[in-house]
Amino acid sequence: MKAATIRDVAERAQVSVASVSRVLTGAGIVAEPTRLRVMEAVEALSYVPHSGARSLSTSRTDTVGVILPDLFGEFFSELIRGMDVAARANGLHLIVSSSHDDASEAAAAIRSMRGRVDGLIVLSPHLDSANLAANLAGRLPVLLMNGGANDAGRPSMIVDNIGGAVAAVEHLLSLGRTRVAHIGGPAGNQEAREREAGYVQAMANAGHATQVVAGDFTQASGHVAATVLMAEGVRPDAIFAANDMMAVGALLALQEAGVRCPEDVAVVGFDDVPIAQLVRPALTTLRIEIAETGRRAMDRLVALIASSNDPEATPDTACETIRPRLVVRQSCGDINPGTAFNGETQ
Amino acid sequence: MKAATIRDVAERAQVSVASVSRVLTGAGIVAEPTRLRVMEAVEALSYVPHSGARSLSTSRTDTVGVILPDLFGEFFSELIRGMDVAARANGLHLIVSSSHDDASEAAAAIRSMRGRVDGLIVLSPHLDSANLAANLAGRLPVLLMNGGANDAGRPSMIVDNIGGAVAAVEHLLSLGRTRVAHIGGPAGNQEAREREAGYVQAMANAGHATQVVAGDFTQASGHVAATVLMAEGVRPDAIFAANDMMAVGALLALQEAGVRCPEDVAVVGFDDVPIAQLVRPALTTLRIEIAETGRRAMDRLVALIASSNDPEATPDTACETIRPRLVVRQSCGDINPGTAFNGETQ
DNA sequence: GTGTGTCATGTAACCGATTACAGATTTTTG
DNA sequence: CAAAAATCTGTAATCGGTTACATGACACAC
Repeated sequence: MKAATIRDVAERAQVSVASVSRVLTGAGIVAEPTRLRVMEAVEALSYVPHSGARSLSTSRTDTVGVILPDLFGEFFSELIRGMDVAARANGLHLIVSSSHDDASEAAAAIRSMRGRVDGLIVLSPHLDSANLAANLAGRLPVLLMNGGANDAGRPSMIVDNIGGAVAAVEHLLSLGRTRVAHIGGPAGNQEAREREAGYVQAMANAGHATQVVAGDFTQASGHVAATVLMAEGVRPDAIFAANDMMAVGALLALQEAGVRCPEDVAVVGFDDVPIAQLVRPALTTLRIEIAETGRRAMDRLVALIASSNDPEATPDTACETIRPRLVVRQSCGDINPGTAFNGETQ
Repeated sequence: MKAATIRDVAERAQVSVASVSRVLTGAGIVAEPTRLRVMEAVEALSYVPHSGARSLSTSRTDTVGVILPDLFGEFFSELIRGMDVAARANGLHLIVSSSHDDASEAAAAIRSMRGRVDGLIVLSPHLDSANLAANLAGRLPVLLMNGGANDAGRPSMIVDNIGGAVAAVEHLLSLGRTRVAHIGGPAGNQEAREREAGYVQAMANAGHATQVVAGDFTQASGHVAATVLMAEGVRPDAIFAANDMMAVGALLALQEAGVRCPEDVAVVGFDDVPIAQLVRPALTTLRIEIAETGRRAMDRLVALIASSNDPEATPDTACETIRPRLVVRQSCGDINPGTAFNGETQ
């Protein structure tokens, strides 16, 4: 019992394969009675066009790929959700490939996707893979979300990490904190680098000294970093962590060390992952609308694909910026006590 | 500048397309010098076989699909991660389709995947979609993870929700709690139903009365439910929630109501999502090794696909059971105070 | 030298769709 | 009423691989 082909359908409906194809693709014109006969046959045989054959003759796959790094957590599921919604709205399927520790693995993933996708979204925190992506993908439309500034002339989306970091630090300073320390992200990570730069810039603007402890974006590293900071001679009165997970680790470390938050030390994170509003005190952070970002990225890729088929189109080389928004909760000790968990929109 | 085809490669390497194909697929024999010439040409032209054409002649796609419901949170990203690892290890690509609120949307997703995947993993909490899946997928190998018992004769994986719930309740009872209340999941959800059944069973075994408040798996509903429970005439001394998010909502509600946890009311959740070990008190829960489950599911599907091509093979109709493991933390008031966040593995 | 077996390679028929083009029918128009 | 236009349908080439089978080259035995 093999699957039905377009010829089986044509035979049953007493028409040619061309008419069946016209009915199925919606292109060309078919008389209504013919259309109905074809539909009936399709139904009866529960026929589904062979996507490989279709892609062979149309040279489209109606599929897009997403390359993700090996990161854990809700960030990526949210992002994929947003992308999936936009993809389906555009009649596209989504191939995902995650768990790419290094640039060479990511490159292999990109290579293996060639020929089976119409376009690619690449999230890569690895500095050099932007170039790799460019080389490997050939003429395939690619949207970069590697959080780097090194995407010149290539369609991309980046988060305004510097602006976000500046906003975080300035908010802390406006609350009267002066000794703001920073827990940085992993070395070589572009986003972490920018968040630190924003911190340094804002502190310098205000004429304050900086104090940085390195972390690696994990909660455990935030815990260690905060413990180190609490042991310093001059204890900071605020901590700005490069992401929420480290901020959460810091919160727990403060708690264990008997340091009150926000009274003694205020804490601010970055990303607004869902955990941020669940910890106590609830975490002040910079919100990135993750699912919405995913949706926008996909829409952008769809446009890229469309224009890549149109020689008239002016190439899209824009670098779109996502601006994180400061969400004030309890952990920064704002006068306004922050919002309780269930008062927030989800 | 179109992409190179196998004929371009053959021409450059001065061989026939058959030899190129033999080199690329590894089937058949080719002399070493020929092999090298072909490889050189492939490299030079950065040739990648057209997957559609290949799938047309081999009638394989080397792609599998995953249908997910519209659920949020870390559960699904973990699951996909596990599946992706196993898929890549087997040389397969992964098409995901999420955000299916109801059975008809899930059915549409399944239909649109037909012909472009070699197999399907369907996660569907909708009771009737098991049948839909069966009907729509035709002869496509399908692994169900719909958490229902209605998968008779069809390969599937389910969580032992009843066993888990019984373990949770019995642990609470062993600690001396007697008035254990339950916060249930959404109506119509099979897993929620089973967890409630386990709760009822364990309470009945011990000769205790039951007390159930309905929730919908969201944190907000857990908050509401716990608030309701605290207003009861006879206040429960323990709450078993059907999932972690509701348990977290309950924890916060208790806190707001000035009820001490675990002293006054112990709380146990289900799933062991990462948040569980971050809240305070850390949440006792039933751990499901999510990524590992995803990996196993994918391996199982791979086996299914292999045996579907082999008429000799005995059909796999087993229903594999995932047994959740009780993880004791602070929220249940065990004598042993539970584990601090950074003492845990992961 | 002829026959036989092995190994390496090439030729050409498929796989299942799309679609340009041609042909057949009907409708409109002069 | 004939010619032209519009509408509908069918034939067959094409996309880029895989692979059964044919072919050719060579070694060895008699």
